[in-house]
Amino acid sequence: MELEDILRERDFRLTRPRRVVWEVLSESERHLSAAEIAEEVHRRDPGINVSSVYRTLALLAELDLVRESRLTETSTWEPAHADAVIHLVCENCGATRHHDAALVEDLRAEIARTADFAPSVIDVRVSGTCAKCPAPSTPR
Amino acid sequence: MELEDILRERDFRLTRPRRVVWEVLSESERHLSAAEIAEEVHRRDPGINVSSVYRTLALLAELDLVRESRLTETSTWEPAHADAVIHLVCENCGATRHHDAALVEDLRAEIARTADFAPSVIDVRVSGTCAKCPAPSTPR
DNA sequence: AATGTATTGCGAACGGTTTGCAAGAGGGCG
DNA sequence: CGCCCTCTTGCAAACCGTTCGCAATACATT
Ligand SMILES: [Mn+2]
Ligand SMILES: [Mn+2]
Ligand SMILES: [Zn+2]
Ligand SMILES: [Zn+2]
Repeated sequence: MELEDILRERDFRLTRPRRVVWEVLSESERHLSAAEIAEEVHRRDPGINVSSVYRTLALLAELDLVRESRLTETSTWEPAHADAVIHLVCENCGATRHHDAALVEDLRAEIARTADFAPSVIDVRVSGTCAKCPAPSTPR
Repeated sequence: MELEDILRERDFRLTRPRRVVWEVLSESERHLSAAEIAEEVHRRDPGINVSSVYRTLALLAELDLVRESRLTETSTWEPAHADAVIHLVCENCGATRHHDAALVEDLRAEIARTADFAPSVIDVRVSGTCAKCPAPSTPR
């Protein structure tokens, strides 16, 4: 379903900031910070303000179109994806990769079965060292 | 090993702020925000400043004595615990619970084996609805 | 007790995000 | 097609958790 339809369905207007922010996000291969998004948005339309970027991100997250990650002190954003796609964050170079871990769904089932808790979103963040970076001197 | 020994071992001094912050953390049953820690610390010694609380938290994290969680926009802190102790955060009442999920170690092994990445810390955050709260109207 | 240095308290700065408000634009309806 | 109502925006100021610089303090060693 198109962005326009999803918005209309909930009585939101399709505006220029919303369209451009969504385009930037969906064309990107990686997580983007609000500043990076604003920068690229501004490149495509200098008239669009940072606060509209923030407001749009909040809306798109509400609509489950984008996923916000709090991997470090500043949030990053990307089009929503399944929980089984987890994040590997290199402690050395900072790169964030995706990794598909089917075990996440087993984990969900196990929680639902034994934890007296109804899980919705599961966020798995793995820090460590990526292949391109040297192993840390004091491995854990 | 005592806090004092761990500090000495690395040539850090055992100071009043460090002792009180550590006491507050280790006596608490739950995750505390820096503000909550500062409040309780201040109750025990009004002379201790917030910035010392922050500096101490950073140091204790460095020493792997405490774990910082970025579950929401503000960080929370608690004595360090194993990765297999995961966090269940209720979307309704905000309560954070611990749940022991042995599958986390399977996940670690799977990543190490297939992802070309050396995992150190694995952080699993599950949002959902706790037993005390009504199920959401639109369950996922 | 005196000394040298790590650490603190304080207040100001920082940086990402949010907010209030008047101006502007989406889109339903005539 | 153009009007009008309302939602949305741009802007600038406020916010808020956290960090920083610096002179004063207090550990720990002698
Ligand atoms: Mn992702
Ligand atoms: Mn915990
Ligand atoms: Zn790396
Ligand atoms: Zn609850």
